[in-house]
Amino acid sequence: MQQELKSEITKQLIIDKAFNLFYQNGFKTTSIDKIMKETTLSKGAFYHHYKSKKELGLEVISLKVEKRVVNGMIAPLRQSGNAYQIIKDVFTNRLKEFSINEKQQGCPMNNLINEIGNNEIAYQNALKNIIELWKTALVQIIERGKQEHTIKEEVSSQAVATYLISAFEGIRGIRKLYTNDTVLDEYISGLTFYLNQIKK
Amino acid sequence: MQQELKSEITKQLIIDKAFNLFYQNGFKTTSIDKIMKETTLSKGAFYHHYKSKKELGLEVISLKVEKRVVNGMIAPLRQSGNAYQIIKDVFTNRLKEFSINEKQQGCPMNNLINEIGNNEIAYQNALKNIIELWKTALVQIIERGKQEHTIKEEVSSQAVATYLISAFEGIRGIRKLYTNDTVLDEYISGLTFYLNQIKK
DNA sequence: AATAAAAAATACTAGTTGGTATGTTTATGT
DNA sequence: ACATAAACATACCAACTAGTATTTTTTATT
Repeated sequence: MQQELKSEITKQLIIDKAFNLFYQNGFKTTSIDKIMKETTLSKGAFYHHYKSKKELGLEVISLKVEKRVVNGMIAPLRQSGNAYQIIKDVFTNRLKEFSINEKQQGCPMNNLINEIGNNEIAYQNALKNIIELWKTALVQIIERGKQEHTIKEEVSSQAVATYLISAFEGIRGIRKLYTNDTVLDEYISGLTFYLNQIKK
Repeated sequence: MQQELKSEITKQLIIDKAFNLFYQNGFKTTSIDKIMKETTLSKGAFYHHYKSKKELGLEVISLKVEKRVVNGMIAPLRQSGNAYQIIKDVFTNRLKEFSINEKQQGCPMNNLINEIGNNEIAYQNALKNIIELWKTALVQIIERGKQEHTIKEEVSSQAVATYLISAFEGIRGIRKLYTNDTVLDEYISGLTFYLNQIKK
């Protein structure tokens, strides 16, 4: 029982360090050696718990990356109150919450989508799953907004959800190229304008 | 004179093959060996023309990647006619033009932004330059639209330009995860709705 | 205390990486 | 035609890569 726990702790340690290194230096350029150096464990320990780098990558996506998106962008949508206002707040507040590092490094999910989203079907599906979770949650609150008469009935919930996610992920990438927040402010201004269109 | 031309031809060959490999397999995982195998020239030839992979990368960005964006998204904006309609057409037509491969592989610029946009300042600036070109061209046509009364005066041209670019690049990444165009259709629907807001 | 199995360490592949050193071939200017 | 330099080829390097084989250490079961 204690052994099982130890195994779980070690795996979590590996996943945590791996996520950080993937985020800071990219997936492909992060080697198992570098990850295990961070954990102060050996390579033998890694291959005892994981059969390949790919298996680790998938766990990082489904545990760490997904959790980040859920905590930052999905869970906050499940609030009571004005649906329109919640959407607006979640999208703008999240951006303003980001640390300097998070602005420079972009979105972990988006980085992975663009770095390895076309290589492996397994990565593709794991990442797609996160996008689908996000989209579903957004569609849900937009529909709620329509019922509660804060959002226009004639808008396509799917279309708005997709457009919101696209623009958010897009700006997270573009911001990496800059050293100040001008481009983020412009995005927020553009977003506000957009949301005004769906407001009832 | 003949020598200079030969050198130029060889460099172009290297750049072309490099761009294709970067696009299909990513920047980091494309080695000089792989590139030179494509050209049927030797590694010695490469290092005669380029001092490093970084130097090649920068040339690929400023020549091939930039040209792609200019041809596909910037030059078409410089048409006479209804500014609002031109913007709408350029954004939607470009998406529909893409081949299956281009949909699967995403946007070469966006891939690079997210793969190496945070590593090297040199890459950052080369990529930022393309974004700035695009933004400037968009701002220009939006301003024109305001003057010609096809676009509302009260919208911020900068904000709209940034939001349009963000969403476009974002969807190019997200599309990589799917095997059909549903998500692209939703994007176009969301875009159309957005543009309707700036229409006068 | 003895046995077995899990957890982790050590040592090792074979292949790849960016880059260099040193050649050979081809063009050019005199 | 000859010296010079550019264009390209060959052979190499040290560092790094994912993964394996083998041994040691720790934990659990009897």
